[in-house]
Amino acid sequence: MRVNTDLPLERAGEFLRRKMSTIGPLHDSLIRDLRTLTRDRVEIPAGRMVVGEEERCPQLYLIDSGWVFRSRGLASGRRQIVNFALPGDFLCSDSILFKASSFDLIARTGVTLFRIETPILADMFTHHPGLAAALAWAAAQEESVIAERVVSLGRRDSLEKLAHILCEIAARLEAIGRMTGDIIETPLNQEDFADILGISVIHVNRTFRKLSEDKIAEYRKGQIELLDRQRLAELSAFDPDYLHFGHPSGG
Amino acid sequence: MRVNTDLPLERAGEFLRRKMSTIGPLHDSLIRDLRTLTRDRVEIPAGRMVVGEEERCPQLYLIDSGWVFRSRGLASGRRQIVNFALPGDFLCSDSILFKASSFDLIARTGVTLFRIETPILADMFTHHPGLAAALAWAAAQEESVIAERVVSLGRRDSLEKLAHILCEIAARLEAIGRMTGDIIETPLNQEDFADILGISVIHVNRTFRKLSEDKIAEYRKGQIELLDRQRLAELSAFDPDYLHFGHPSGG
DNA sequence: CGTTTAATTGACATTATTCAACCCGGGTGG
DNA sequence: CCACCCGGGTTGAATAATGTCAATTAAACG
Repeated sequence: MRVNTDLPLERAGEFLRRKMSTIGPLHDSLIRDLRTLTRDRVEIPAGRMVVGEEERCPQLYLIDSGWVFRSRGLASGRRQIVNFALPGDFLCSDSILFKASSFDLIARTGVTLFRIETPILADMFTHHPGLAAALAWAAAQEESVIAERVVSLGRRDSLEKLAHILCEIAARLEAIGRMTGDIIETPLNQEDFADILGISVIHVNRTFRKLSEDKIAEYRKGQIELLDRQRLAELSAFDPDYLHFGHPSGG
Repeated sequence: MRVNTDLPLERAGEFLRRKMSTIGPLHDSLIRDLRTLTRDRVEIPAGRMVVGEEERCPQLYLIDSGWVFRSRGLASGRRQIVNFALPGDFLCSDSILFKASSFDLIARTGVTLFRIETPILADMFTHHPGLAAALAWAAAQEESVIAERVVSLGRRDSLEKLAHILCEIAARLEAIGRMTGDIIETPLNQEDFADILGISVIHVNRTFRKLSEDKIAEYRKGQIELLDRQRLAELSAFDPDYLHFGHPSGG
């Protein structure tokens, strides 16, 4: 994949900037803050937890590459994925406020993270306004995304759920320049979709088949082709407002 | 209801303090900030939107009394309540970052709000650290609550869902000193529960009946009596960690 | 009283789950 | 090269959960 900046840190910063075009002028400050506060780069193999079980989530992370799930495993063996984080998303931003999270962070792919020194809350806004703004923006956006997930889980049927999440994934990948045409490249298998949408694997399969029969989308291992984005959006009444991206076309 | 402080503003501040016992020492600063920045007190009748349709959500609010829903109405007539806000909760805290929200705020009861002058983000942390911390805490906590809602909607059956939300409501009311014994006083009717839990009204009714048959909880108009909180928590594997309250017993 | 709103109940339809089987491609070891 | 296995994926049938429709009751209110 082509990247127009050399340093990985600037690439991640660029992801942030593209998403947060509403915030705008803080971009330079953000890059500077990241440069100042980034400690090191961590590699985490696929399948591992980002922060261990009882290890208190101590650090702030910025994803450089890979997909990370925030999920909860229930006693009955069921699992629900609350959300997933992509390059340019923060992890553990609530570690500044809470000692521990009640959810698991799991690397779905191999993942590289920037570990960021977390300044005292007060210092953050005075000395690192760019980072502070980015964190606030990201937290608010994540909240909005989860709220939309609640709507999907509560009041959309399986076809609408699937169509909606495909639209969301496409929009989020586009926001970080990772959509090539109408192909979603993703590590999500059908079981992951099941645990995101709150339905069974079998039903995910059937629902993908319906999308395929109607020539709307085609599931393949490792990628999903969107054949008719118009109808995909209509099907789920997808309205990207909740993502709070600027106008990505505007650059 | 008996309140141990005279000024309404201090009562709302007290709600915040009780919840945010983890933050601790910022209490005095918070009250001072509220005193400085609170403009006026707004009354909103039951059923009305807190901020009108296209009116840009301009202000930060702190709930003094009443219940507020954050919800989304779908074209098909379905409705999903994403979360509900109680006295001591903020409204529109994301208005500092985003122009508009993609969700509706609706007063379920008559509601009184403190309208709070929103300082510039940067000023917030330097001049109003108490408010800043409270806002950050509240935003992170709300996010956690919604994440738990995702788990409920995705992977719990109707009985577990209902049991879980009853535990949550009880815990949240307790945190602001509004639980008297084992009685939940609430404006939620069965349709509201349906729209919170993502199931049909009829099924809410059936599920309440089951709780009643098993002598676990009793639904009555305007209040719900919890007969067996132990079993209610077991039924839904309720773990209050996600609420991030301190130890409420500790005062 | 009559009217309204919410709660309740039963019969039935739909949706989704579970279970069980089978397929298919990519390793791996013989 | 083949036999085998394994993780997904695919399919069908039986079952359970939940939704829809329609009608009834109960309480709340002027």
